Amino acid sequence: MESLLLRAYQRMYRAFGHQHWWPAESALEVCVGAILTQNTSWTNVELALCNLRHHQALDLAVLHSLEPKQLANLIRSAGYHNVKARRLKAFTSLIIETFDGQLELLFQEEGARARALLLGVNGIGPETADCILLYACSIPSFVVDTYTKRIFFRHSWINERASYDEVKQLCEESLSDSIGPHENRLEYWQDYHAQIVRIGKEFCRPKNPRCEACPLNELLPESGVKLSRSLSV
DNA sequence: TTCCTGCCCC
DNA sequence: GGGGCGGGAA
Repeated sequence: MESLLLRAYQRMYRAFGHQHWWPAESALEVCVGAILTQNTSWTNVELALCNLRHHQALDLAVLHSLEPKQLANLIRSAGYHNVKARRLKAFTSLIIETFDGQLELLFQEEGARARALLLGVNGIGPETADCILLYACSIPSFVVDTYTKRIFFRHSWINERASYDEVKQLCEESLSDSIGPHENRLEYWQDYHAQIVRIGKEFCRPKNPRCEACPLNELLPESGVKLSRSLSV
């Protein structure tokens, strides 16, 4: 499996180049974006981020002070705006109450503790927490998402019902000994997830996957054979 | 119409 | 494990 996941990365990297993720101007923007993009396409999130910035609301204290209704209106384009407004404020509450409003103090926590703190926030689950850790805190924590599971399952690298933590552990253990073409593990894992997203959006789609043109095509269990399991996951 | 880098609550 | 949350783009 080690060489398999490594070879997968090499193929994606060759096809797409370094993705330079996460696209954001600040660590806070990464955190906000990670919450807003839950089950939501990124283009809709960008509209919301743009709107927040335009209202000088891409700021911890401002976000914290806004009325839930006001905040929901600002992020309306991201969908689930009422629940996400609540989640954003739950996140700002953590930073303000635990770290005196200094987001950088979260970055200095030990990885496991930072993750536990994030998971303690209502509305932040494992994927959102790992995105914040990996892309905002610069703490290596592999991100697993629906794309990861779908791609891995279709390639028979995981069981269909594999849990989040199982897939995460598989990736972290498999990729710990190599850093690909990068400087370090952090950059490697950041780019690995970005490449996965690229594959998931452009090739390994829910319906009508484009296996023939996919950079991972040769890593299919039976190369060249069209998978019957093109739906679900 | 479907789909989108989830998560919580029942 | 099932339902609810949701606007925007294809």
